[in-house]
Amino acid sequence: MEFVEIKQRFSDELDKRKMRHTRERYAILEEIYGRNDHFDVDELYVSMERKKFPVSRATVYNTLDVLVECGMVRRHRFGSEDGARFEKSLGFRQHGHIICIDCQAIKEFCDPRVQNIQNSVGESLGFKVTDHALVFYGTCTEKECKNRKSNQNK
Amino acid sequence: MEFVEIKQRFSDELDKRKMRHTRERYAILEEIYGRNDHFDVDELYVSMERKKFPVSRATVYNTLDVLVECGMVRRHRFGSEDGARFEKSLGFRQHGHIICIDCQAIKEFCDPRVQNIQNSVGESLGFKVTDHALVFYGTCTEKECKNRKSNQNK
DNA sequence: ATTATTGCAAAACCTTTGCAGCCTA
DNA sequence: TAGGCTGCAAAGGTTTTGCAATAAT
Repeated sequence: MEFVEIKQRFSDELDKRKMRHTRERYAILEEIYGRNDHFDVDELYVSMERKKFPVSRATVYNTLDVLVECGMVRRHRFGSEDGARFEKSLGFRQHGHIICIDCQAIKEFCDPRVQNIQNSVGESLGFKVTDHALVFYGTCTEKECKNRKSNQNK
Repeated sequence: MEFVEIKQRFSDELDKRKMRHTRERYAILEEIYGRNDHFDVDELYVSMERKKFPVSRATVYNTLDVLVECGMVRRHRFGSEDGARFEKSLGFRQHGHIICIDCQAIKEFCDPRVQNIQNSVGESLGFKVTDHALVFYGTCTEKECKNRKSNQNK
């Protein structure tokens, strides 16, 4: 998906909400869609500084809210952390996450069976399900996992 | 599962860790296993006061950490909230949660297919998966859902 | 007696809020 | 020009930490 399309979509969403098209909002959108990770607020804030487009934390928070509201960014609250993490979402299929509890690596996966579970659980409990979050926690078996502390404890 | 067994298990876990058997720890354990909800730190703190066994917040946090570490309490970070929620876990099957985004009701479900997904995702990505969290978000269709605000906004 | 644990208060952290000034429309 | 948005700093909420007093071993 071209960034031009992403930008257009954001523009439309802003119009729809009668919100203003500020340089800050587009700059943050661009930074987010240039990333491929699951970042937190501070990482985004620092990136904006480095990219010579410093914005205040308040604006980072505000813009993330807008983008989440527009369905262009997803917000996550992974198990062991205090704050939230975010990722771009437009043009990407809903996916699950698998996290290494040693090195904190986050990988993604798609599995159609999740949708089946969502349908049957929703139906049997009388819910209209609109979203879901599936996260697996474990240890990656890769050599790159340097922080493997749990093998030494006991 | 009898509470005597729960208590015994906690006792064993404390011994294993060479930690002390304090009245506060057992009182908190008892309060938690007397509940059937998904409570947050403050709710637990207030309950302890009401039950005439006031403990400090620091102790609530500390004991919850111990219980989570012992596998007797599970910690959740549900989507829209800031803090964490907890529930007793000993003697209960791992289960998913479904949350009404209007009234915040939380229900539980078990679905064996989750385990299948866990196995295949773990294998294909090279992870040894030890835990998972599956949460559905939506709206409950029950009459009891009084906080249904989303129907009125726009 | 020894020392882990408690309670309290302060501090740390993430996020929200109030408001003056700026910039989009 | 009007008022939504930004930046700053202060405030709010949750969780952690330091330390003296307490209680478990």
